[in-house]
Amino acid sequence: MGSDLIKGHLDPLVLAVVEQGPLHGYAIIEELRRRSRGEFDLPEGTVYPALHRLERLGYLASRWDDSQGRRRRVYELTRAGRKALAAKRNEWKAFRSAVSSVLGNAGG
Amino acid sequence: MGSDLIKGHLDPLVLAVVEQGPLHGYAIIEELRRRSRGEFDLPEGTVYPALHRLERLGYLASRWDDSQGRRRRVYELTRAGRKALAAKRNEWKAFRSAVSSVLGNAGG
DNA sequence: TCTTGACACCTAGAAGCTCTAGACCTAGAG
DNA sequence: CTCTAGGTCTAGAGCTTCTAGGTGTCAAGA
Repeated sequence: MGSDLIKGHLDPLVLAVVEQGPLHGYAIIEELRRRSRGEFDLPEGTVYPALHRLERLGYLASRWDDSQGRRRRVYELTRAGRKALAAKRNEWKAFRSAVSSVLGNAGG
Repeated sequence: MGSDLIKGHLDPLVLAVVEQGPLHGYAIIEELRRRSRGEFDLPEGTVYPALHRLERLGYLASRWDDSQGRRRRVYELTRAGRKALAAKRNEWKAFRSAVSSVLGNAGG
């Protein structure tokens, strides 16, 4: 709720979640919800296309994992993805600082 | 640069700039650029439609001002706009906190 | 005088992302 | 057998921002 604010910010979030280690799409959604304490409760129709896009961009690499009996596509951060994540973290800092400046409330 | 991150966040920014007192569109763009130290350098084609939308929503009220020889439309925050701004500031705080949690870097 | 640049407003359509609303499949519990 | 949870996928809608123009005033300089 309250978050279609996420537009344009999804990529770094996904990349950051996958940073710790390989994860499949469904688990990425759960991890996003967990880490954000419920703020980001994203529909699959949002995340799966984003994962495909991120892979097309070369930031993620995927492979099928059938070891659990269930068909899962597991995503992993590439070197380029790691670089992109670092860049996006900086962009986020700049953005956050700029918004806070305009909104006032001293760093709020 | 680096900021189409702004998607979904423009409304509170505009509202906050007009909060101090009535301003016309062009001045709003300059003020946004100034307060964000250059981060938000928005094209007129972004801001004018946003102003119209915000007025349609009842958050801004406008009047023509011809006193300077130049034709200007001056915008002012309505009571509803003030309420909306307060709500959006809270949403921003929640969003910012959630992103920071997911991105890690302890509040970065 | 004519041109240039800043000021000031406007809009149609393109582009891009997220969401809705489905579809499909497996495994385990009741 | 049925239901729920896990797991993936996509077409198209919806919304916002940006592109790329158009219109017009005013002041300064060639």
